[in-house]
Amino acid sequence: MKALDFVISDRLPGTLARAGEITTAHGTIRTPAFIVGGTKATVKALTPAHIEELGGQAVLANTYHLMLQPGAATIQQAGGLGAFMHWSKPTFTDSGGFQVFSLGMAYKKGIDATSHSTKGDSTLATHNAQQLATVTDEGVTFRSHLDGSTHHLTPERSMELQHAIGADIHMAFDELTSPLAAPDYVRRAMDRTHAWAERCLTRHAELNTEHVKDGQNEQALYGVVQGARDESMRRESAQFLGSREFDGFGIGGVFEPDEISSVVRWVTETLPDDKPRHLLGMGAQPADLFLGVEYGIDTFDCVAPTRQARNAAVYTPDGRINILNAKFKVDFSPISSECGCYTCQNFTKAYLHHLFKADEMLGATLASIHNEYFVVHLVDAIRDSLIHGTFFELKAQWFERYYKT
RNA sequence: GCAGGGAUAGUGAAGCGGUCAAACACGGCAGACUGUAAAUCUGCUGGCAUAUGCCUUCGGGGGUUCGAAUCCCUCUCCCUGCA
Repeated sequence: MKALDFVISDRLPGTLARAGEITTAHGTIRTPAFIVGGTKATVKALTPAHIEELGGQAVLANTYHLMLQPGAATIQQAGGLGAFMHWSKPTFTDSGGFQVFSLGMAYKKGIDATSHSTKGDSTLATHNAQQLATVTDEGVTFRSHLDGSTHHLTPERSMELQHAIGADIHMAFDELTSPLAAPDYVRRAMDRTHAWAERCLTRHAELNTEHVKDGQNEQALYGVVQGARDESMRRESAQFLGSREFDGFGIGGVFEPDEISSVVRWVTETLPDDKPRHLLGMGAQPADLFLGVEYGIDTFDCVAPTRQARNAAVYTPDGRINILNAKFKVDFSPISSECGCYTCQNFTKAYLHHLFKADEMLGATLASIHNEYFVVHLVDAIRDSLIHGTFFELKAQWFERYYKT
């Protein structure tokens, strides 16, 4: 079969929103959809059975992390990512491009992926100010965060590794820039990303040819749009990549929710309409999701639901709460009485509070089940609202409640 | 009973004449986290005041000293030897 099939079934008039289906060798994803983050071939704290039960349609893993551990060859030997992690549905891999940034410039500048923490004193930056990645036109040299060993990643190498890992949908190897980067650097990184995109396409096609020869499925490749917050560069990037033979597109380098109605819109307006668009790394909050869909995003991925769950923050229709707060010690109601997840059906806030206080692993699992269910089902509800023409009512309801305080 | 040692904030534990409202750890309270170097990180944690500040603390009581958690006396309790 073709690497990927994308069909748009419904559109919301006056917007860029659409509902459809992406079909891969491992099944169909009804879009818009939230793709669950499974960086190291595991959705942290969850089993595949949990992911399935909470409604996850696909998982996104990371090439950089898997090349270091356990190594792409090991995953290939296991029969590919899905077989290795016992996930039979569709899979994505990110190219390692994000780590060019997160292990590179982000540390040098003392900022993290969320550009609002530019004080240089918070979160990642304090971890270790040492830069672990350096970029040239040829590729990127990383020092492993695990053991300090040196690794080299080029567009070609990323393609080879992603084919070995064997996800259904791959990302082109890109370089994203900080919103604070100087315009000339953004330009340079974008041009480099475009040159890399063409190299990715070439190597990807060769590898797919080999797959076909071996009687295996072809794999899909998304080009990744960059250009920071500059409209002309974003449109140029979308134009450039949109004219190439990609199966879909990732939109990278989006950090702030308010960039969705600007940056994302410039890109989706420019990209070919008939191919899927994935918003890389964004989509934890209702606003991200509603606006993303409204401006033409088909799939999202975000690590925040599981990361925040591990740190005791859980989502409710009335906003986010911290289950560790003293007020939940004897609150014997579920996180949300309206939630259908396994956690809310069976456990109370007081119990979760206790698990987190006691540092019990089950807390992370139950909170992760809830947060992933919350986001996955919200996107599913948004999809339904698109089909039934009730998108704006649903959006208004959610904004009214979730952001009321 | 005799001889030593010890009692410090919620807990453990530094400090042994002024720079001590008292290190540090844990605990407690809150916050952050968006292609996962994240089960992580940050702030606060005697009382009052937004801040330089003021007030009450280092087992109890009494002294010495300009000044005491730190020195002396005494009481209480604990621990270790010897009876």
